[in-house]
Amino acid sequence: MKIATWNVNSVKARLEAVLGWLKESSPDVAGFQEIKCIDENFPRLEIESLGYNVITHGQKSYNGVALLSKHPIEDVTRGLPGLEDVQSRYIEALVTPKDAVPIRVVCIYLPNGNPAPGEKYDYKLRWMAALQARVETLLEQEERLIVMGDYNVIPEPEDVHNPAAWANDALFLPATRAAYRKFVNLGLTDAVRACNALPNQYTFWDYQAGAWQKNNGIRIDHLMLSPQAADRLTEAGIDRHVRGWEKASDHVPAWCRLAA
DNA sequence: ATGCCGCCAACATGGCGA
Repeated sequence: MKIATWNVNSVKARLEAVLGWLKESSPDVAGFQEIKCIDENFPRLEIESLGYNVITHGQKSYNGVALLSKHPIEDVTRGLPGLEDVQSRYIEALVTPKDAVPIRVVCIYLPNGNPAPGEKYDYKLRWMAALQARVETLLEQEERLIVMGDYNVIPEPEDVHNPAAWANDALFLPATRAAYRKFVNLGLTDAVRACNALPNQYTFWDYQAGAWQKNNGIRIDHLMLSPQAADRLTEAGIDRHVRGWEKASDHVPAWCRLAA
């Protein structure tokens, strides 16, 4: 089973790239972030015609997440349990392939948090604490579980082209990295890192200042696996080439493959 | 210091968020 995550930065502005990537990559399950539309405006028919079931947790103008699955979707949760949140950043569901073990899929768009310090950074840390609590609860089920999305967290210096330039950024501050380490230490496996030990494997390049041309990127989109899912991990990667497409998102898809 | 891009309200461009 192939599972992917992609911050599309407006599904309406990105529709051609989204459909092209789905045809090319053909994931069984995909999580999108920053769809930037209400549920009614999501291009459901176009995506369903490619063989996907679709659930969304949308919002006007900003944020918004969606899950696509070629297999049946059940047990949907919209919004991060335990957090009063007016922003649409969390969707969770159980995906049950025919004749295979179900996997619980969580798709997140974790707050950016800039400028830090400040209210937005406080919100980021509150959101991370609530995610920690939610995933602790889910791990008690001992299911195959994947928590994927735009974490807006640079885990390690090797995940950023110029660490010094990001030292005071909400994505790389010590408190951000500490909260993320605490999360990983629940027993989660970073699928891309587990399959590829090379440094500087980025998922985001800013639109500004020729960041893509200079490979001035960061790795902030992650697929995190429970032990039961990590035991099935066979392959993972980043669809870097998508950043070079016409009207590209500033993020590219990351994915992993789990054996049945 | 700034560079880009997409959203909105509302007609031109500025504010917001990233």
